Amino acid sequence: MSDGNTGVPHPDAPHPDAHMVAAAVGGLMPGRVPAAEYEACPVTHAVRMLGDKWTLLVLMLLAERAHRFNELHRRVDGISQRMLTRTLRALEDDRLVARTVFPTVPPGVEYDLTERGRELLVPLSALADWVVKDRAA
Amino acid sequence: MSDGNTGVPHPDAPHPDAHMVAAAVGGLMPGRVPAAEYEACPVTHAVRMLGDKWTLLVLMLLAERAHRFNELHRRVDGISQRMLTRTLRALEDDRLVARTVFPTVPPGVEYDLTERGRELLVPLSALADWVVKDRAA
DNA sequence: CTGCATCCTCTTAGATACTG
DNA sequence: CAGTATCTAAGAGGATGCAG
Repeated sequence: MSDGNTGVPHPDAPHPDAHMVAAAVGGLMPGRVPAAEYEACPVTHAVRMLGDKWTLLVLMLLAERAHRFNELHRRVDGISQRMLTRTLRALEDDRLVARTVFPTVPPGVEYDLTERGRELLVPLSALADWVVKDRAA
Repeated sequence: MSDGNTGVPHPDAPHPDAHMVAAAVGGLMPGRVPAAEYEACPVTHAVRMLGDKWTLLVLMLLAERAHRFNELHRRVDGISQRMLTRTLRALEDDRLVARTVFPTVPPGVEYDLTERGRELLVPLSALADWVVKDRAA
């Protein structure tokens, strides 16, 4: 049942899994897809996260190197302190970003990608490759 | 400069590109990232699309097979006609979904993934794999 | 059956001011 | 420096009615 893959199927090698989005594709969900399951699906959560206003950009800047809070605030044009905080907290909650506090005066806080965060860059890269492929149409 | 890759970097092989998100990571954007460029970036657009409320689910159902409008409306629990229409139109605009009208009475409309839409399933699958990896933590 | 137009609500995000 | 609190504005999404 669990060979490591899941979620969305490869075009020519789809297969079942515990997650709802996958189930629909694997043919396990012939009828209606319960809203609760779709909302609870971790893949759904992941794309929602990436899709909100600032997450991708913050992720990209952190992929470059670790940043201080105000450093990010300066580089992300147009973001408010409130939204930067919220975005970073959400990334922390998903263990994509690690927060390190330096007990100096004034206090310094550094944000950096976790190992999991860096691993995300791989599928994200694949997605970006798809995006630019055949831009011509 | 252009080896086919772009956008988001592989952890150990990042490189520059024309797109803003990529540029930031490739080290080409040392300072502030212009909001306009981030908003215009096709990768940004793609993740926003996938991240909205119904797109992923509709995509997954269409990956299974082509659907009629009302067929989708029945299978996607909780979606309104308005949002199903909007979601499908957006997918059409991005050439991920093709719309075919059968001039019968009453009229029938079939939605199916385009080739580009099917190709999207590959990076999406990679993302799903990442999601379920080390759920334990 | 498929879908657009209208209205209305609720969530999200920006502005501003203030604190350890 | 690195946030939190509050208020407001904008937009996404839902309900309903009508039309080709």
